[in-house]
Amino acid sequence: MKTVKYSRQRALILGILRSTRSHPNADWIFKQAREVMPHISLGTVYRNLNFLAGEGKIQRFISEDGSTQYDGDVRDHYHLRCGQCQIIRDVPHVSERISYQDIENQTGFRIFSAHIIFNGLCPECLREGEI
Amino acid sequence: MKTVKYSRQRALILGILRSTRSHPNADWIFKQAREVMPHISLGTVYRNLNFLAGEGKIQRFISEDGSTQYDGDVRDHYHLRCGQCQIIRDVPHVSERISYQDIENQTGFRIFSAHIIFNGLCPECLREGEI
DNA sequence: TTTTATAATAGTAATAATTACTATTATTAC
DNA sequence: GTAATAATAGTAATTATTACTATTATAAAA
Repeated sequence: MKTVKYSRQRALILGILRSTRSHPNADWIFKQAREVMPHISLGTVYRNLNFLAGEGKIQRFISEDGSTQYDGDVRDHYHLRCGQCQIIRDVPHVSERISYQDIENQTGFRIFSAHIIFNGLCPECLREGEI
Repeated sequence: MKTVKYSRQRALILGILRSTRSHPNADWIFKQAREVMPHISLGTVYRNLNFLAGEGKIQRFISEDGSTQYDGDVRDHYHLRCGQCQIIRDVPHVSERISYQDIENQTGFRIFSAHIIFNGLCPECLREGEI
């Protein structure tokens, strides 16, 4: 059977992602990793991000502008995106939830998860707009 | 002032997208367009898809597997994605809605729209799984 | 603690999707 | 019809991501 070997590189990448509340892309993570491990390669970053996402240790999602972003927080939570400055913020927890049951009955699908992004403007960009 | 010139190519692309209930990518649209207009270029397809999306005449979204997909239906509706066969289906209408107000109060964001994809298994793939 | 097997890496090349460029064509306004 | 220019076709360039390969590091066994 295949034995997983946890490399220092993999641990570093996971650590970087867990220590930020932003939702960075592969290149940002690569640059951060280089600060610690100057010879780490971009391919290693991609391979490990894909591996960790497959293991469920991180979340991967694709933002409205097409770039792939990673999130070290795997708890069920939704995202807010500002259409002006493109920042992605977490929605701490949604009080109401859409009932999967209704949609399952309506469509015959079995639903396991929902990926929800709210598009709008962040407080900072709203304030700028007022000036 | 800039006057928009509606080309036959743009009309064709919009027509193709409105005549399907699937959520195709640029290449599929390009191939369909070639059937009618053999010299249309892929660049023209991309340029017009971006233009039409900017005008709000079509919707662009990015699926879980990273590919960009287009939707000629711009009414507010959500999507179902099958994790097995990757098909994207529409959710005709959601009886409940998540209240934007709650999240706005909680976060200070102003929310204009929500992009919601439910991940699961379609009826066909569920049936196969039973065998 | 060596030894062994192989998963993972660094570095580079290849691929795929999308955008940029430019001379030519088609559309709109007059 | 003519003029002004937006849009096109075709191609080149860019960007993000994956594939390849010889070498290195890890985990398990001896």
